[in-house]
Amino acid sequence: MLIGELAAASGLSREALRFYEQQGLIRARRLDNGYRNYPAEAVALVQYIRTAQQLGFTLAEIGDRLPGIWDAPDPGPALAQVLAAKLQEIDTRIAALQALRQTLAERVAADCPLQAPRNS
Amino acid sequence: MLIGELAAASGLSREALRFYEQQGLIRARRLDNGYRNYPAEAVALVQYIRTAQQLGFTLAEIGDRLPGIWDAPDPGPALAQVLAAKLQEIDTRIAALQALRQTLAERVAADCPLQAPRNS
DNA sequence: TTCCACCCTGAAGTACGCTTCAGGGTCAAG
DNA sequence: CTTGACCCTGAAGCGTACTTCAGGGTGGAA
Repeated sequence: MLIGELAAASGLSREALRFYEQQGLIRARRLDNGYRNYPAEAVALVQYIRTAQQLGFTLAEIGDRLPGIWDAPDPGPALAQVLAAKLQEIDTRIAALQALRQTLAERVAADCPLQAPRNS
Repeated sequence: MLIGELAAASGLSREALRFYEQQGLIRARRLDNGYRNYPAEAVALVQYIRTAQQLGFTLAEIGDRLPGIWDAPDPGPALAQVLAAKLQEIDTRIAALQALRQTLAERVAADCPLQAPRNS
């Protein structure tokens, strides 16, 4: 799979993919002519990266978790572990959002929304 | 209230506050010597800005909603409206996170987490 | 053999949200 | 009347996540 194909399959630009490689998030074998050659799984990996990003993780945070996946003989279990950890972080984020939601709801209900509630 | 006092009260830097003003998020009267003079409500407004930011809104998005608040004779109701709208967006965000959470959960449970599930 | 779409690299540019810097007033205390 | 904490402005710098640019190779079709 060439970079253009991966770009088409994943919805990212070729440039973004090369950038991800530069940042250590993805890797590629090279053909004899120097072209990057991706395995089919790269599509799903890139999508995972996008998902993590949407959740508010920086590329650096995402990249920290990936080497183990690449280097494992069978990436399945390692990835499952990473994703499971990510799940917990998502739950934390959801909880934080819900807390903020409630704070906001209380202010909307208050007489003067900008004034922090004095008691309660 | 001078900028340093607002900074101390809100936990932001003076520079950040001047930057917010430059971006149209906050305003200040000026004293005769040119110093910015903030009303007490500025503290809560800045905190609202921070909250909105934590929720993932850009300063531009936050700023779009603010002119109405500043210009209203009584900012209370206008602000309540803005906050109520923000509440809806938060709910959308929470829903999106929960959807992603579920996708991730399914992949963790799958045999090969990187492979998108073939059916279902 | 000449297109032309595709690939490569390194460097510079962009938007966002600030921080840092340079150069300079203000003002209460000593 | 100087010191020092505070204020001002405009411009440049920084990290993140890319995009754009400049200059150049690759390889199949006409």
